[in-house]
Amino acid sequence: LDAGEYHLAATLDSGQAFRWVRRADGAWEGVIGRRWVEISDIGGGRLEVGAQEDPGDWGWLRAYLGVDDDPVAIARTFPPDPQLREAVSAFPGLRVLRQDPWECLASFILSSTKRIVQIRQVVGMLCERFGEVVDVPSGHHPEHSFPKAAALASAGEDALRGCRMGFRARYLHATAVRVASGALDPDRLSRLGLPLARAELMACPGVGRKIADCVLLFSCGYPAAFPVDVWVLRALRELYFPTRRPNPARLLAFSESHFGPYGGHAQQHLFHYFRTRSVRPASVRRTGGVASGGGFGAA
DNA sequence: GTCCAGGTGTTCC
DNA sequence: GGAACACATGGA
Repeated sequence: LDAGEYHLAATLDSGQAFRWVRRADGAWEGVIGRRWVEISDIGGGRLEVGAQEDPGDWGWLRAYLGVDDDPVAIARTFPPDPQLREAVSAFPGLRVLRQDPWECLASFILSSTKRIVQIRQVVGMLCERFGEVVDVPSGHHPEHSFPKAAALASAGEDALRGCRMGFRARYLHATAVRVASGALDPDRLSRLGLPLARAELMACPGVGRKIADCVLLFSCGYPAAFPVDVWVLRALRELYFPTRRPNPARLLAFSESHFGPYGGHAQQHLFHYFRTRSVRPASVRRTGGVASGGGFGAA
């Protein structure tokens, strides 16, 4: 695929999707819908892709990867803040994926107060136990599709809890029932408009503003949706309010007005930049109550 | 042992 | 209205 500037690793490993695995040779393997897929960055703005099932014209994969977005044009819509510029230039070509809305919703219900590596484990177990077998090339370990809502609804809450998701089992099961019964149609959210789609999502148990915005951004095509999690909260405080201490509600209001029509893309850059920067020599925590840097990037 | 994780719902003032 | 707390689980 001709992809232009595309940072494959940052895109697939920035907490948007939870089923991609990097092979020793640098290629990424995953499952999209019922298809096993492999993707490699071969340089020159090109991605080498392979699938087990008949891929047709690859339009489904182009859409998933967002290769037809123009990251340079999108970045031009961002406010000209030096802090944001630095985050963007740290991972040029970081894209926002367009995932299946049900898979995205279910995955992020499992995400609350969990580390990304643990979310991957729980999602993997969920697919293994309740998904359908997917055809893979010979020699590869078996793969499964993401379970349908009906499968999780009929499995029951206790069976879901067996996938080590703890208190989130009740939320996931209740939401699966909503979707399986037709009370919520995740595929329809992209046509409702942002406020209505967000309200529909937040009517699900265990889905608040943050998880709703993740689903809206990563699967429903609303590039202005701006999920504020603990990392983005830190980023906003330290980059934009180093001396004051605005509460989360105030920061949410700021995020809605400051970052523009592609705010969600800016958010993903801030999230990935701060999360990867924090992997540094430890013992920086608990530096005191003053919010002037907190250790991040103090030159 | 203690703290924290791509939060949310409930309870209390 | 907003702050405080409970909720499972596992790794640092």
